[in-house]
Amino acid sequence: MSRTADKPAQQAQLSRAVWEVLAHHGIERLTIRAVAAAAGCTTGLVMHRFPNRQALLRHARELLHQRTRDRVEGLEADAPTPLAALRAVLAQGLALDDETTTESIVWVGFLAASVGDAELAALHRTNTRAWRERIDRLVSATMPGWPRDRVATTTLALIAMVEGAAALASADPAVYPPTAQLAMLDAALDAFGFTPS
Amino acid sequence: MSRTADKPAQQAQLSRAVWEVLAHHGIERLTIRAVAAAAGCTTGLVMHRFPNRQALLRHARELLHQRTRDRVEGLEADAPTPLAALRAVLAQGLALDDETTTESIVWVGFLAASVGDAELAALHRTNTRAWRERIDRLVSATMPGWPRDRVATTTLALIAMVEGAAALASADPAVYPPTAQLAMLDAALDAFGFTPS
DNA sequence: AAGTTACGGTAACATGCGTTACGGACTTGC
DNA sequence: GCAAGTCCGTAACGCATGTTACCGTAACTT
Repeated sequence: MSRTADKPAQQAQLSRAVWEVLAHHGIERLTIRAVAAAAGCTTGLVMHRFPNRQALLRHARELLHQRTRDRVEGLEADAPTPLAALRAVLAQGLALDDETTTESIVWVGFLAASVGDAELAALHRTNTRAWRERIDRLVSATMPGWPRDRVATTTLALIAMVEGAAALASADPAVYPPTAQLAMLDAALDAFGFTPS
Repeated sequence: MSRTADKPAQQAQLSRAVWEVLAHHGIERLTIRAVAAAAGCTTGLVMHRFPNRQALLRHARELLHQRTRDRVEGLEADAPTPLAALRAVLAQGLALDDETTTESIVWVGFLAASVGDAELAALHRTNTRAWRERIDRLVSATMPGWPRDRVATTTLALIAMVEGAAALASADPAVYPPTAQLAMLDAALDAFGFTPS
């Protein structure tokens, strides 16, 4: 790592390292030293940028949220119709390529780490609720006539399905290839009454 | 713990302790000492029953699988129709009470621990595939006329939804109460064409 | 160009980990 | 009722961890 300070870039680099360790070696090996090695620096820099390990985890968790949020907002802006936006946003939550598979693994890792860590748990709830509200809004926009509780129930079904499929696929890619995940998503959208216009 | 040896019971007790630690304190604190404390014994007993920590985890993982399998087989045997069996079996996979919520948390914990632990990963795949085959069989029995790929896609959608809903609910019970989870399950079954007879 | 500041690498610390070795206590077979 | 064997608690070991203190050095200021 260069000697010239570039704090935001370094923090991002460290967060990406956290995340890489999490994805490739699991939570058990998510140590300051492993993160430093993955970032190509020493523990000194890590502890210089973050007061402690928990702060590093918190930052990485927020980076994960921000990454998916940025991607999702791009997809939503580019979609021609609310239904296309809904499908695109849901599809990016699946484990369809290396990037999204890694994100799913990391997401599960943070979810597991939230148990017994109140701060990570709170962060998880905040981010997940934001995600739910986004889907809720898109379902509402696609189906303006639906009553409130039908929207809510459908939203829960869709996000649960996507999250579950991503988790299952990231742990067993052979059984849940991208085509199967997309077929499942389209079958569900169709079943719930989202007819492609 | 009694001095009189009862190896299987002790192993089960230790496995339940693993699981309790996992559910209440998270993976990070899943240590031999914490397990011994939760089981009310010392590390000596733990290491006497299991050669090492990995064997303990493996056994706890299998216990989780066995528990859900036993419960599910009871539900399936008692169900009057294939559809009732399908619904009951899927519903027990949700996080509806303390028992199933704990199981969901533990399941997520093991899933996260599978990253970087080939043996746990293999165990996860085996157990998850057995679960998928069970749902596949029930969907097939309920809808005998469906083509093979429709059964497969619907099965994937249902198990992903249940697993995802359980994970979301166990991490944020206030947003996903049991009624919401069951409403989602019924809405999905209905949407996919499983009309209650 | 020299002084000053802040960056970050090095090394040490205490702690808690998995694991091992040992020894006392309880059960068992005669 | 005693010797043998099994069970399991105790305590130690080596190691890896999070964290801290320290110090060389690069970059900025004047």
